[in-house]
Amino acid sequence: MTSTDETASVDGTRAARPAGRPRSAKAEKAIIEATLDLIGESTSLAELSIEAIAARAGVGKTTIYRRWSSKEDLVVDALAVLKSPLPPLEDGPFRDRLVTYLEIMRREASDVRSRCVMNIAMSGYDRDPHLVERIREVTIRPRQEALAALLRRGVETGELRADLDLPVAMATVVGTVMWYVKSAGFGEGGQLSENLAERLADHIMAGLLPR
Amino acid sequence: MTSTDETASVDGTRAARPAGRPRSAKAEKAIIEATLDLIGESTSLAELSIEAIAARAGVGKTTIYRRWSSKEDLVVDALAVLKSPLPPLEDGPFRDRLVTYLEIMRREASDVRSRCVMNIAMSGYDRDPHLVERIREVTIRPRQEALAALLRRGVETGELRADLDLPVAMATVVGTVMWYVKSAGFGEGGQLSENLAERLADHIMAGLLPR
DNA sequence: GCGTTGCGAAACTTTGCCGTATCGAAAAAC
DNA sequence: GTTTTTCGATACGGCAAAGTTTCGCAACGC
Repeated sequence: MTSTDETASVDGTRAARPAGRPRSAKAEKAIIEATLDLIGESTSLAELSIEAIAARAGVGKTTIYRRWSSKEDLVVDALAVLKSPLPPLEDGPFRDRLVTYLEIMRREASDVRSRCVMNIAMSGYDRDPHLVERIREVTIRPRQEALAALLRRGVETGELRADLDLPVAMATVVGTVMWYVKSAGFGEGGQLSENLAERLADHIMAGLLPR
Repeated sequence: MTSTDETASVDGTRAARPAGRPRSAKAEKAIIEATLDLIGESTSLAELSIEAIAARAGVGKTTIYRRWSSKEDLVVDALAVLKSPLPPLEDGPFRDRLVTYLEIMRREASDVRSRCVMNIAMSGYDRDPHLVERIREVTIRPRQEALAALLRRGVETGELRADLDLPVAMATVVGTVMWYVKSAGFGEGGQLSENLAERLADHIMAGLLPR
């Protein structure tokens, strides 16, 4: 393959096609990818530099500045690529749906890409308020609402206890899988076994007490 | 008080007392304190600067560099000061002891000082392996073992289910309180009510299912 | 008092990044 | 083939932050 590049023109209108060499869509993609990678590796946006992105993407800084005027614009566009594959709310037993949800969380928490979101959301509440707000809107909130709906549904069907404390229950679900994945990261904590989601689901549902 | 300073000589032997003005123990303490404060406020060691430490401590940079050759050395010494007030394992009903444990975790997670540990441990698994290892040894491990002992004890007395999955159960306990405190930090998530530890304990123990 | 060492402040030096500009080559339209 | 625009690479001045050294003064043993 000699030239996989395509015209970056998004809209169908071919009318205003400017003369000259078209912008490389491949370069653009490489920039986005590099940005996401580097965000995933760093802890805050402060230590994210355009130069590093350019180097990682194998691209000149010019190519970046020609498209985005500020670092924040670039990051916003990059995060937009991380389209959240919203967990589809299916019907079925509560346990199955919880397992599905946990498995999604586990996979995302293990993925460098999706960790970008957590890094930024965690790092600076006050530092990049605009960006954090955007992340919460796009990624955190849908997942929280999906989980809340899941739990409420379980209460309605009688599969869950009626006096469920929703905020605490949500923290139990999310916190458990997050912590498990995290602690597996720094050594101890247990292997990320195949059926992890099921083990977690069983224990979260059953609690600690004997039956 | 004109001179509260004391000779920084730790060992009793006064033999090799060097000539000249002795190093100020007060300055040293101020440096350590400032270091811990700043770590608690920042998210990673990268954004921790000697200048900021010196400014916060009201101390010249020289005074810091004279004692520690690298930033990591300083951080290691600072963390050594954070003696972990190991949760005393008492007797009594499991729920009471769990509430005590959770309350300690909640208070520590809310405290700037103790947050140092989490920040560093979370931020870079691979960045400062030496430091992370030290933190795990000094702080994380004792708490994990205390919790493990707590849970095992509950199983022995029959207060907890016999087939408890220890790693998962531990993740449930720690993850829930951590996530709750964290999410309370970025807006949503619920208030840190007074009886939070009890609410968490009840739900963790009972699980989601109806009785 | 004298020599020695520590002290804080400030100046100096280094480093890293930014944002722009320039260059030769490359890729499209005409 | 010519024109136009983009490409990656490199260089530049500027800037801010952090590390290093300098300096005058303070504290201690002798």
